[in-house]
Amino acid sequence: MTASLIPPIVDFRAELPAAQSRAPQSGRRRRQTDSDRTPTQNKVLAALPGKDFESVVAGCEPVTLAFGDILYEPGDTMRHVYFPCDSLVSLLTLVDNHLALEVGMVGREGMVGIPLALGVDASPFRALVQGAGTALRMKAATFRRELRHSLPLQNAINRYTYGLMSQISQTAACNRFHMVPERLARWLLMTRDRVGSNHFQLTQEFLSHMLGVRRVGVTKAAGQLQK
Amino acid sequence: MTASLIPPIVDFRAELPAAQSRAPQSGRRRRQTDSDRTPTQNKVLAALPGKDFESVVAGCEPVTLAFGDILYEPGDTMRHVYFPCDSLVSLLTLVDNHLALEVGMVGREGMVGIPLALGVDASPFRALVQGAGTALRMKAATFRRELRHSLPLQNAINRYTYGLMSQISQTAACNRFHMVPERLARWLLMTRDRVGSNHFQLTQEFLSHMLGVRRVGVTKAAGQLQK
DNA sequence: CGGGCTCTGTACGTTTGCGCACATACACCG
DNA sequence: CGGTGTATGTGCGCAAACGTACAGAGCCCG
Repeated sequence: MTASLIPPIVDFRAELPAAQSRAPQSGRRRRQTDSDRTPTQNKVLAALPGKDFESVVAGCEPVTLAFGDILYEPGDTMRHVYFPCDSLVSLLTLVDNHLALEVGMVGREGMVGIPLALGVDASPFRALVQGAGTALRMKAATFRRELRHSLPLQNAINRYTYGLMSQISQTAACNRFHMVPERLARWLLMTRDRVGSNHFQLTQEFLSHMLGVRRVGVTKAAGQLQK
Repeated sequence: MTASLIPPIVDFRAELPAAQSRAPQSGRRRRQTDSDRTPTQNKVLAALPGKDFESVVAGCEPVTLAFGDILYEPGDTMRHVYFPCDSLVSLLTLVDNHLALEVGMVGREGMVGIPLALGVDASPFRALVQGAGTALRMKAATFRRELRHSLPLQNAINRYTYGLMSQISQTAACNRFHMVPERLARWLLMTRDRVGSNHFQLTQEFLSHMLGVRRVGVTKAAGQLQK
């Protein structure tokens, strides 16, 4: 086995199997058929009517997220929310203070910092930037004010909260019932859907932390997926 | 091994080990030090100020939930929300349409039907009555109206939604990293906390479905917990 | 060019849990 | 009283994943 399925820069265009683990958030369009008023690919924001959209975006500042950045640790007070534009953020829960498991992924279809919308400051997760890119960032206080004043924003966030809960639950069940190769495939598909590209950086070490398995397990699973 | 840890009617008073898997929702009082205005032990409702409380409770009807009742199936349109008083409801996600895994438990500290508060009708879970008892039930339309009119209710529900998300995530991580005996112990502790009693009905078969393991696995784990 | 570093592939023995089959215990009922 | 059904305990072989250790591949840099 010389050519790896998952080198640091991946192209797995060809060998995507018929996804058996349904990706809960899929079934959406990933193309850049966004509204054209402002350079924002974030779907939550894009769904807002003009007036609310302007107001919310005005309260944001664009930021660049680098691979490996940690936006929150569990227990941290969240000072911002993030609307990913072309970045990708993983939500991890920690157990025993060192083992981590990815429970959710947030791409341009969502927002990082949902608890702030629920009136809670403390993050339950670690939020780790898994795909470098841009995002719109908004201060917590500003966000709360915008949320109070914009019913469409409330609705959009609520909708997304529901989706995130479903995703977390699905992931949990998937982790319990599926084998490592299937989980790996699911992860790759979900990631591709969110970054809209077949190329993204990752290492087996990184993947093993996301899936909660040994690095070696990823190696073998990747081999099996090659078929 | 003659005396089982988990006969149909359980009393595991004595042998609770120092809980290593923290139960996310614990740290609350389970005593019936409720407000005395109306016979409602539900904590979400109990947290409301008098005016809102009266209004919400007025929109509810008391119902009795029997062990095994299914409140929703995944995909069902949710017609009611439930505020458990002394009942206990499990939230299960289904995978491949027959395997089920418990991702959350709702007792008197919460509400069943959170998605309705998020503006979504379809249930992502199966909601299964796991502890018989009473609950206050409210029609979906009524609930939405009450929610619109009561900021305290919104806040309480939001708070609980956060807690439920945390719980689901913790459960997911626990399922991944802990062995069956530890998961069993965690489950027993969480259940006890929610029903406020050391006695509750269950079978190994039932437990195996909650934990997503074989029935025999539960037998062995129970044996090990006996020490 | 030769070290150090990271990432990847392979191997070995052990543990956990699965699938299955079967034996026992107990309750209910005609 | 014997039959049927449900719940529980046990045994055996197997597959998946774990912990650990180590060897090659590629890269950066002095």
